[in-house]
Amino acid sequence: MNIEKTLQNSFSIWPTLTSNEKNLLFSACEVREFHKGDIIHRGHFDCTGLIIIETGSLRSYITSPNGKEVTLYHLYRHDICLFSASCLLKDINFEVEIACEEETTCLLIPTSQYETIISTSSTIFQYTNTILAEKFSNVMWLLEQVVFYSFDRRLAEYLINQSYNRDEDILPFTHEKIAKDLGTAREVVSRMLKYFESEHMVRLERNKIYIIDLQLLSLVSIKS
Amino acid sequence: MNIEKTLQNSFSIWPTLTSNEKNLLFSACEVREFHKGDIIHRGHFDCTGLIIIETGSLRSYITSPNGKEVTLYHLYRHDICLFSASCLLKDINFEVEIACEEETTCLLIPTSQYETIISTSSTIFQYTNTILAEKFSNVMWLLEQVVFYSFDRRLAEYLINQSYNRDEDILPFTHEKIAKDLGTAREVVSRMLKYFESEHMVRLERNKIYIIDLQLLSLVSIKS
DNA sequence: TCTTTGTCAGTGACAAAGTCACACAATTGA
DNA sequence: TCAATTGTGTGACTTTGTCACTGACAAAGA
Repeated sequence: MNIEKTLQNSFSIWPTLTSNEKNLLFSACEVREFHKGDIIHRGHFDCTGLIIIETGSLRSYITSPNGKEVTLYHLYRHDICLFSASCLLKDINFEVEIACEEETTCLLIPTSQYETIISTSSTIFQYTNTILAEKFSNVMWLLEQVVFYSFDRRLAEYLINQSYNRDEDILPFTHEKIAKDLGTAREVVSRMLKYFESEHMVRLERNKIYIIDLQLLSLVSIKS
Repeated sequence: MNIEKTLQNSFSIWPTLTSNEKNLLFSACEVREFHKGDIIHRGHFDCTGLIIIETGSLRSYITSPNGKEVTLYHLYRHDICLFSASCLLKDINFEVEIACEEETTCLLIPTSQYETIISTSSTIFQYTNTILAEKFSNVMWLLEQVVFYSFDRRLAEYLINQSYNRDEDILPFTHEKIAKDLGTAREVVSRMLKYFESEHMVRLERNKIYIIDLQLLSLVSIKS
């Protein structure tokens, strides 16, 4: 892996940084591997540091006392995971968890080092706030989805987006995974998928969803 | 109104500011009055500036295409309303509306002036990010409430909090107002309040809710 | 004072979504 | 090969949201 290249792709402000700032970031990086199912961060219990994804994906989510989950957002190649260093954000008083969804390679800037970096570089400190604002925007989008739109619409939109992101019309998902992403129960997902299948929008197999009629799905995803 | 005193109460960093920074803020302030029902801010349409509340209260909320509303948070005495200057926050890509709930007196720092202030004072810029992080926390709390907890619990908690904030066991609320705060339909609120009344937790009158049994309500508000 | 108008609350029927308790099929792996 | 695990399907039921309508009350004007 080319560390500098990864940093360059992840920090959109990279070109504006001084060589000193670039060096600070560069020399603080360690390469890390995570495995599917690893819990990387759990509320205030951990504070590993800033994670920059090279390959693979992470999932940021919240958990209820009863074990129900809702995905806040996914992190993919070149995304920066801020909440894995949430102890640095002292004005944030909520807890998110971060889990590894598939084999993931990333750069890690340990908390203590990132702390000194942001205290010396106001540019990087500002960029950190930019990332935070982006995550805020993600959560607002989720909130709107949850409180304003019906489930068929949300599920259709989810399938379309996932299919688009992966450039694939076969999604290797279990109903359980989708339920956790959308914050509902597995049965509810199964039921709606069955309905979509009866309308010939998708075809279902164990661990697989074939997107058959994207146009019909789109209609569902924008219905009022 | 003593402008400096209000600034002091609203900016927790006030003691750490230089006299120059204090002056910048002080001289940028204008006093403004808002009236019940005024819409102060509507997504990207307005960008009046930073609002610092002296008396009264504002409500920050989002609206669906069908007109459904959910309150994000309320702003009371000495709170700072950031989203009324949302155009300064370029990484925020969602829209909130802000309405005046009762006669409100406040200080206004117009957008253009606040922009120059944060570009000259990194302390005040940082403080702005602190406020943003607090609002993020508020929204996360709301999201958890909406996706994890049942409506009876949410309503009970709402009544308790409102009663506590106002130090009053009579809430002068319509069911419609509560519905908008909690993001549900008026009938749903009416039904649940009727149920609460049948259990002798509250007594209902037009425009009024009497909290009768706080202990029973508390039980509902913490039930799993 | 009475009447009009708008606001507020109550109700029943129904639809959508979440919960619970299962059954059963496919896959894994000892 | 045969448990054990994982993934899915289903029906009954509860909770929440929606719709259509009713009547009660209050403020303002005739």
